[in-house]
Amino acid sequence: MKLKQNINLAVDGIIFGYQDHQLYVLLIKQKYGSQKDKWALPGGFVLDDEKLIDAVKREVKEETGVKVQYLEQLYTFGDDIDRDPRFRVVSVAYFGTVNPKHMELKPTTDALDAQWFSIAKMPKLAFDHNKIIEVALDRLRGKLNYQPIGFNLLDSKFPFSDLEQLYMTILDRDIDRRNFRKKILSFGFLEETDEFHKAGSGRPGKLFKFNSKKYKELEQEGISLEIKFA
Amino acid sequence: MKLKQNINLAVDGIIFGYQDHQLYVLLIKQKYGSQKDKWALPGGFVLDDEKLIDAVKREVKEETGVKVQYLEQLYTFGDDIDRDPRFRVVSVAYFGTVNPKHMELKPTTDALDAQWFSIAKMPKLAFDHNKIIEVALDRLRGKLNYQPIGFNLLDSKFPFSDLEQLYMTILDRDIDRRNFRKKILSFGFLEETDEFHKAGSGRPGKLFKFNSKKYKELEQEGISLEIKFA
DNA sequence: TATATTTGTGTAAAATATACGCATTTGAAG
DNA sequence: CTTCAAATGCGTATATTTTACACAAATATA
Repeated sequence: MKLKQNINLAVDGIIFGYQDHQLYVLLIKQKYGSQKDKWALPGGFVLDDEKLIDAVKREVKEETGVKVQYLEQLYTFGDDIDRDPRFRVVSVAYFGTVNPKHMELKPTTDALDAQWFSIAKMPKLAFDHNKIIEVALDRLRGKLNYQPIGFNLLDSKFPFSDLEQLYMTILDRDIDRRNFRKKILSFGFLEETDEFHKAGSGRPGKLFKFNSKKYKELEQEGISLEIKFA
Repeated sequence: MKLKQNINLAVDGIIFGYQDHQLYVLLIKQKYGSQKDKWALPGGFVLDDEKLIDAVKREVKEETGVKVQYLEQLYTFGDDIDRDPRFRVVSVAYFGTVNPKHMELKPTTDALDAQWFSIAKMPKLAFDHNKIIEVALDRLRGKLNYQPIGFNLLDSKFPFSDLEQLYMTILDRDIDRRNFRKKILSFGFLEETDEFHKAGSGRPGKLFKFNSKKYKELEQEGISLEIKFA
């Protein structure tokens, strides 16, 4: 079989962070090419002996200094055949999360132009990256309803009000505080701590933490973790 | 930026069919290479100017003669770096369905060794293809619960008992016939016909058909199509 | 001390899921 | 033709889950 493909394989990372009731995504400024100076998703070409997910970790780290906590494959975009005149680029997109403690951008030589952008105020990005972010957002919203992915976006200890706010922000709708709490607690994968949240005013809320061991047990047992709320 | 990647891009198709209360997947016998004579998923390398999904359609057609009705991207497998000694292969897997009318294998020159294998009796396949089929099955089972994908595996007109059986076969559990019927009908995307199913014995069942226009409307309105049953 | 604010718990009503009874329509057996 | 078994179609009672919302408790501030 003859084969001389002119296709290059890349990865892109759609990395979400959450702070001050806002969902953010990590972007870098393009340094070369036709889309120079436009903002784009971090990413780059895969090395020959490197797993796809490792390529994403490496590129994100190199370009922004951020170490990603959670990462999963999102979709492979490969139909924009004429994006680069030199060769066709097929890109495997990964979507991931970073908790608030690790959102800091460490400026290495290669990371001068990295920034967190609020989803609410997204600029026009290079290539089809706006579209890719929409796909990632859909996935994030979907996952929120049946997997405990929201906890990855919060500090390890958090009050219920923060979790509530996170769900409301990302899903863009109202949630009844009391029913939400009951439902989440009923799953049994949250653990009380003896610490309290120091709010500006009002009764301080107990801090909870996610017990991933317990969650894995529940998952094994095949228990439905579907989250619905008014 | 220098770049001389030694990676080739392929696609694989996990094509499901359903007949006689059994779920089938389409396989071909490997003709070359280290895995010669083993059964494998249909697929092959992507042409430079061809969309990924078109590559799947083409390969499946070439290798088996089957025209796929429904196709969606499943996952990109690229971490088995040493699978081929000549170069690394990264493969984008698509999962699809064929209805019973189109399951016939047309023997073209290239399609002598294609066959439908029952999921219940799957042989050991080439590469990691057994694993890929498991991923596809998980997706199929998942989709069955919130999307009307089952209809793609049946004739356009079908009795309720067939739909029931399909769900029971794929999900591998019992379903209450009466509650299932009520639930599915309540969505409103099924249309009665005036034809009847000629069963061996017992009261003949009315044939229904899937109204995809109606379904799209419901989808637009954002109505939940979650299917649960006892 | 009074008031606003946020948290924590409970409870009743509404909606949905589950279990299952039974009449209806057919083919086949007697 | 009658009877029986098998599959379909429709209905209803019960259990479970979701939704709406009342109210007490704990804290900051005026």
